[in-house]
Amino acid sequence: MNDLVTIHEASMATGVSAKMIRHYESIGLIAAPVRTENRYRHYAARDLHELGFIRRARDLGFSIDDIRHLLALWRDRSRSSAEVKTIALRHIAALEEKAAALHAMSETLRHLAAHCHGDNRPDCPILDALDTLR
Amino acid sequence: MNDLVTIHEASMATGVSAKMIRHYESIGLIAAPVRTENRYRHYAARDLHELGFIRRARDLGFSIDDIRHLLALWRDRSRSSAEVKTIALRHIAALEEKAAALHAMSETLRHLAAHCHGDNRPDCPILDALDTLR
DNA sequence: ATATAAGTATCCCATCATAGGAAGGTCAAG
DNA sequence: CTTGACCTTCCTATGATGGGATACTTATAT
Repeated sequence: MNDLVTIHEASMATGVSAKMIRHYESIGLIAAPVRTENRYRHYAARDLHELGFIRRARDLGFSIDDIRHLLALWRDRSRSSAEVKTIALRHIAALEEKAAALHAMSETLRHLAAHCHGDNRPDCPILDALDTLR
Repeated sequence: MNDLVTIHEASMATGVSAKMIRHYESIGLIAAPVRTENRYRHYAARDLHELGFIRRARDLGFSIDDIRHLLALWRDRSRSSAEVKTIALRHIAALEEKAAALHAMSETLRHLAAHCHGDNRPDCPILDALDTLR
């Protein structure tokens, strides 16, 4: 059962950088791992599992605070799925809102760019719009 | 021609906070305005015009570096519109990429949430997915 | 005239998630 | 025994913005 790995190996195995693993420990997102007598951190399978969880949640855009919450629920076998779903739905709404805002900016610019010659002449609807948009 | 206004009035007129106006000056995005003998900044119509330009560009999601570039082109009456269009097209692509990434996260979560009861039972496809996504 | 409120100045600190780097310790292979 | 690949902690930076402290000036209201 000596499946303890160094921070570098944990990083390779989970896709979380060593820097971030230490950071997550410093902010209390993960527990401090065991240390060998030379003060090196060593991670067990369970730790790697948690780091994988965190990375996947980050990949889905969850904030560290959300992940803290999700991790607590994940560890709690008697949790209700309702709370998890609430967090997820709130996050979905936030993601969609941001995506829509970016898309709206993009569309505005796309229309302006469509009417910009993009040649050597100075006339430019894009700059004109920034001059007096709306 | 005494249409000089205080930083607060400039803020109200342009929608850029006084904090940010000072910040833009400190990073050299805008020129330092004239000061009265009490060291208060005073802005002329041309300054307000530039601040408005900056705010509109920010509203379209341009970075400060992009805006620095756009401002230089805007001030240059002999600029070519090609360069402006290049910046805009690059920005459009970046906006769309980010929007797509957010949307993809949202869709993944939406599918997971659709199969989550959201009741008092602990079973939760969302946590299961974070456990071993893909 | 004077007290109070509002505006201005500069400076420092915080956010959020992540990365870079310095300085020094430890270990394994050449 | 050196070299290089790790490890440690601590400090700094990012990008755009806001908050706050402290001190000064100006404008309003009693």
